[in-house]
Amino acid sequence: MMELTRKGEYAIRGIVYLAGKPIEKVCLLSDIAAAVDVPPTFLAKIFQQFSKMGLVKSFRGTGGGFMLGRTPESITLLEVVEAVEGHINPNRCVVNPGNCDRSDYCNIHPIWMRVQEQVRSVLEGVTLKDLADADKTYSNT
Amino acid sequence: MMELTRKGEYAIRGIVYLAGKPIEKVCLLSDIAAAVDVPPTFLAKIFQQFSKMGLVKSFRGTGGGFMLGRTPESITLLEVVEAVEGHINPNRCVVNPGNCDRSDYCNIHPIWMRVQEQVRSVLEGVTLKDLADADKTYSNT
DNA sequence: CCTAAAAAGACATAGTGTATCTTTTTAGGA
DNA sequence: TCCTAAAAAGATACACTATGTCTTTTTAGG
Repeated sequence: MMELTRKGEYAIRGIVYLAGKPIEKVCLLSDIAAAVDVPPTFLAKIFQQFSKMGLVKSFRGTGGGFMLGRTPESITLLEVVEAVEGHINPNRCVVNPGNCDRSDYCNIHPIWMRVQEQVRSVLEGVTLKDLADADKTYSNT
Repeated sequence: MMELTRKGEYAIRGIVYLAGKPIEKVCLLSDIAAAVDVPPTFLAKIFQQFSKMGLVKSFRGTGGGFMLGRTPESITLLEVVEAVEGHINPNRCVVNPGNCDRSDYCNIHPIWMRVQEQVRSVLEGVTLKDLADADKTYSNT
């Protein structure tokens, strides 16, 4: 339960790579894909989603590529994950038979709400800068 | 992301139903399934898992059925969910390419650990008694 | 125009979630 | 002992989603 998909994994790898580059640096998709070991065609789809949401900026044609859409410290892990996986939502109604609409009846609903809040809160506390910095620490060696 | 499956949903419904019955009361699978609106054959599989883990006790043959394996206050939602969904585990390694083994490199690993802890902690704080009691509050009306 | 590169959409495959069916085992009652 | 009730176990079927590829189109620079 609760597993991040490959897509989410790849998404994080890809955008953290960008976050580790100098600001405004435009990177080729093929280079990113090779560096983070993700199928280029798959990463393309992911970055298209990012692009629509403004998390990255894309440039077509010769000299094109991708750069981060905002500063690394302003993008949270939560945004990245929800951009590709959709809103984090552990709850489909669970207890009384078939009536999540009548949330009066659904006594487990508030519990899933708490789970959701906790998860989102952890992910919201981490920025791309945090992750990119930690990366550098190790790649120096 | 992070969605409980039908199986998990059904599992909770089914065992909460048992928790709402008098202790030691043996219920027919077919009755439980009808009451909580779950396909009986599917619920059978779920209860077989519960039975192996001691969450419920089963009795075969005439007069057989299921009862709770322990007291409702001693069974947490976490146990129920993990019994059927497996251990809650949001992390497959994510950042540097393909090396979750070398966890030195994986700076996002601790974050998934925190997510996991938070989720488990919420679910561990809820018992079947809590859920069954809340059920009764509404079914009185 | 020619080439580089991303965008968009269709397609293919594998895996998992969801569910059913049949056969076997166990137990109680006539 | 036999018949019936009920769960256990295993095989099977189907749909959906995750994963990934391919082709065509659009955009932009030289």
